[in-house]
Amino acid sequence: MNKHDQLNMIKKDFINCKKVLSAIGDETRQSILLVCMETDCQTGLRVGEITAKTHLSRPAVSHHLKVLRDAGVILMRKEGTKNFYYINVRTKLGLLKTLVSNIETFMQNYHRSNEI
Amino acid sequence: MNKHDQLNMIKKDFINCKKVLSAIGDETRQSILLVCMETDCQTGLRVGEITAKTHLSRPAVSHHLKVLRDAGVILMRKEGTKNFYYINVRTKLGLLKTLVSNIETFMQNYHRSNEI
DNA sequence: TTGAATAGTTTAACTTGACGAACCATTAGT
DNA sequence: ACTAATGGTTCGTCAAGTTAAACTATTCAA
Repeated sequence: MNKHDQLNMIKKDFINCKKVLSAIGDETRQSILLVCMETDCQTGLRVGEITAKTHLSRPAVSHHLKVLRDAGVILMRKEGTKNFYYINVRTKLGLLKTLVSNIETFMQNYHRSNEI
Repeated sequence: MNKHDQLNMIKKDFINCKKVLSAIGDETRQSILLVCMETDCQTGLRVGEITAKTHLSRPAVSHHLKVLRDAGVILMRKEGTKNFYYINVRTKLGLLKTLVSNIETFMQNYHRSNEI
């Protein structure tokens, strides 16, 4: 693959990652994710439970969950009126690794000079 | 390493990555990075050159370069009044891979159930 | 079918970040 | 010292994101 193609791939990676980057770049959403991980939430956590474990209001939690869901970082399961949120194991976070790897490869190929 | 330690590591990863995430999550800064990569900028690019290759004003470029620099994504070299910016090969981007890997490991250990 | 529980949506205030104009600081050359 | 070139900084403005209050929608149980 030539330089031009590599650059185009990185451009596409950036587009793919944009939502994930801004989703998990936010401190509030990071704490929501940590709450999900801390809890034995194989069954998922409800909005109310997350609200109780943070300093946030329910609408705020709802908003951030939507952002995380749009980014593919978490998934939701409905049960009656209850919505259970849980981390998506086959997560879009993997895209970040792809992006970084592609940048690293590009730099090794074309910008070795500043690898002092 | 136990669950608690793993979670603490991920918390630290989040803190380490915060700047990088918001730095490269921004579309404008992504395009600045791409300009740096497109150009054979082993010697680095000057602010004026980046301004010319984008739709941005010089102060805007200067601002974004500062953000990228604070995040450790790019480096600067001064030569007289000229400042040359170039991508940091030993970049902090690697931190992102660490973060994602640690999350993936954690999920595999403690949340296998939703790995359908 | 009514009431309670759960959670999403809308609205408006607030906060944060991005932008460009104007200004200031530093260096090189004369 | 003076001038030109380069680029960082400050400031006011505008746009985008975040928040909580109030409201709406859905489901379950009696």
